[in-house]
Amino acid sequence: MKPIKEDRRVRMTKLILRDSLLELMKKKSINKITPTEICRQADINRNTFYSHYSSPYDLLMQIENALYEEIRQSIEQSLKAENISALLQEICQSIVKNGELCRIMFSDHGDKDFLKRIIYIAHDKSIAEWKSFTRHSDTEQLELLYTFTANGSVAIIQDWVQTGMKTPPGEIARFIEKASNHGLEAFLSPR
Amino acid sequence: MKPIKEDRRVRMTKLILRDSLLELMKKKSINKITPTEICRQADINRNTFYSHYSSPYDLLMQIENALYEEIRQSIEQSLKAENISALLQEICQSIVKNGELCRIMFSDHGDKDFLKRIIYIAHDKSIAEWKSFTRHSDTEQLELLYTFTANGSVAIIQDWVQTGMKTPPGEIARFIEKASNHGLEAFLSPR
DNA sequence: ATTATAACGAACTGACTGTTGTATATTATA
DNA sequence: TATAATATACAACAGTCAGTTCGTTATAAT
Repeated sequence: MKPIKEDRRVRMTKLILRDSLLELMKKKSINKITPTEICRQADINRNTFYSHYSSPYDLLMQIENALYEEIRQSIEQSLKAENISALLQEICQSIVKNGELCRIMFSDHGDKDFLKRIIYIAHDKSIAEWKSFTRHSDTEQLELLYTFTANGSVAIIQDWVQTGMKTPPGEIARFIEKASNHGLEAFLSPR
Repeated sequence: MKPIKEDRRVRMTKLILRDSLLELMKKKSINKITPTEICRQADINRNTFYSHYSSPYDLLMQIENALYEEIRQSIEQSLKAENISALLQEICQSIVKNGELCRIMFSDHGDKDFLKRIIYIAHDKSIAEWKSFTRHSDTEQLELLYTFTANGSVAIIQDWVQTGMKTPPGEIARFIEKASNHGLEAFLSPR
């Protein structure tokens, strides 16, 4: 994909630009951040920015893709294990590992669809697993149910990250599973 | 609140600006739409725009607030009925009534938090109803569960609107209820 | 030490912003 | 219908930013 190794200066420049964008994203959303602003923050010539990225959004995408790839790889074994529960937990653990970055990415100024992209890694496996449970496999309805649970899960994780990831990842994963599988019912009066 | 009646010219100007913004929102998001662009579309002087709105976002907020108010009022009676199920259905029906507008507002270029705002009308009532079902009322957990179901519901409705609102509102409301109360379990093999 | 190239600095065009001042048109109403 | 109020149009302003170009300087790779 990439050339064997980038020039040391290039690596440094990209690193600074990356950090500068993330710093700015603590205060405002990507669509309010200008190239000029990033370069001011980074103390780097605007020209140099354009020689590496076409826009702030382009820079953000490269940051997101790198994080996505990292998370995807760290859950690869769980994907093979065919175990949704383990997969969910692995995702949460990966998020903890990249805590600082995730806190920015999942904040109000972050990309709201990025986390959804991660959760959707589990899509095919979930649908398949669900289908194995039932005979009347109404695919359309299961897809709709996946939309429901995926978006619910995203919201839970987002809330969890934004409030400092206090509860352990395993607990969050278990909560999501309960809510997905049994809904309100799972949280009613003691049996 | 408002003066008794606005000048006829003002009413017309605002209407045109509103329609022009919505027209543009079919193609791009609010943060990419400039005042200049709206005025070009509306064939109205930029000056005039600024005498009514401070920004495209300001205009959008006024559109949203009006829609929000309309929906809120039409479900007011359901709120009194203390019936979450009826409330959900009423929300879906209101959306159908404002179909064209909602299709824009809930699209990819729309405001992703607006629908969430509507769903959250049901927040207090839901939590209260849930609490009445259980003795061990762990409020924090119920709040988390509400986050889960609310965001799942928003996604379902969004999907429903974007795909042309083919299924009747009652059916959508019922699906959401099933998913919220029983999760996957509700859709498994026939009993 | 030499060569390649990354980063810088300055300058340019074009677009849009938010504001001001003035002229023109339309409305409300007496 | 004449008059006063005011909404809109038109024109011009300084300021910011976007991308791009070109020549210079600095730094890395070999």
